[in-house]
Amino acid sequence: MLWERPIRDLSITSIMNGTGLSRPAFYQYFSNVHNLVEQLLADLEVELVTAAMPWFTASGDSRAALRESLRGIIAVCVENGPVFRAISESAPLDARLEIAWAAFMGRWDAAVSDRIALEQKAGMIGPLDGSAISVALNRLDASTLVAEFGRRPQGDPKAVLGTLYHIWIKTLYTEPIAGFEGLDS
Amino acid sequence: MLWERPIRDLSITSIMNGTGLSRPAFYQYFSNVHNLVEQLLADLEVELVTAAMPWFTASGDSRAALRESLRGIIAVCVENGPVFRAISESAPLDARLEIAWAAFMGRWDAAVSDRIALEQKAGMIGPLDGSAISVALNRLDASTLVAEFGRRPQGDPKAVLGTLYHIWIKTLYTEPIAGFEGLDS
DNA sequence: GATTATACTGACACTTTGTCAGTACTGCTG
DNA sequence: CAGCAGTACTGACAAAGTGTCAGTATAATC
Repeated sequence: MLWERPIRDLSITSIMNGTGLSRPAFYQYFSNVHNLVEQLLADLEVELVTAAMPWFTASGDSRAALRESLRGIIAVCVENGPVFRAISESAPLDARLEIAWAAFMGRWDAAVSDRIALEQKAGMIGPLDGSAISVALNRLDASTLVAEFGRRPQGDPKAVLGTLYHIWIKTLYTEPIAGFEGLDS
Repeated sequence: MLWERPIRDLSITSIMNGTGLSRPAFYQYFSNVHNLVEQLLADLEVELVTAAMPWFTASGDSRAALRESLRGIIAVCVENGPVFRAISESAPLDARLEIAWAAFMGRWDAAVSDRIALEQKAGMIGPLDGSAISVALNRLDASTLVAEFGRRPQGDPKAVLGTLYHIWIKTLYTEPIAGFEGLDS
């Protein structure tokens, strides 16, 4: 249904109209619409984490692995974009869902941050605030994926991959540039 | 009010309770809550555009100007974070507001894209898809600003500046890295 | 001081939500 | 097969919020 209509039009009434069951039957399975969305998030996270494995477990060429991970994540979103969009757009509307979303993103932040720390130790990534950069890059990914694949017409997966890869690679794997380090105020 | 409660708790009823006026009086000025938010967006855009001027009009050191623009935008969000957050979170809930938000972001995308094209012509920025990169960087900024300054406790403006500046600079102003150009599939 | 526009209100109809008592159907057990 | 759970489901209700409208104050203008 999410392919057809935005989440804002999905009342319990309209959802149950499509099922042949009565509206109260909905409450047999979910406590409200946000709770339903919360379950969708749990399912989607499994798929995304699986798709993202390459970079997190890479031992050789971690740039190629990063590209592979991004490609996988994008593929999942090409398939489930509207679900991802519905989740991210619903999150601010419900306290519980907001917490679940924050936890979901927090796990990505931690995983990316750990990976960066690991590669920094190995000398593959230079000195940078891996924790803060992780949060930013993950938010970049989330908002890009939602915007590009959350509705039809979807964006071009290859183009999105190119863009995200560019930003990730440059951010993580390039030398510090002159005049950057130590700037403040 | 947005400092205290998230947008989801802001019904017309609760808004008007704070004013001493009756609920229908609200409709004297706005057609609904989303319309109110739409007006907030218009006001905020003016402030943000002003704050962002340095980079868009820079003639000398455009990296320093970029830093200045980011600092300005962050300063505006430190002051108006919850408003910005309310707007971005409400956008998916209303067709009109969604369009207004898309137009708002679209103007940033166009401005950044133009600036990149300009600096590419001047040889300051290398070959990259300025249009796609602009969209991504702007979404990065928006989601970061909302997350960091949209509620209390707010993030540290300096840290956020450092992170965003790092990503923007590396993305736009570093040399192409080996193995990046021409990768596809 | 009369007139006209503006600001505002009480009350109504409508929509959606969550709940609950109660019905129908299922499978199990003696 | 009768009786008894346990599950799946429903109709009806109360509560909360929305948008509208006829109508009343209040202020501004001539």
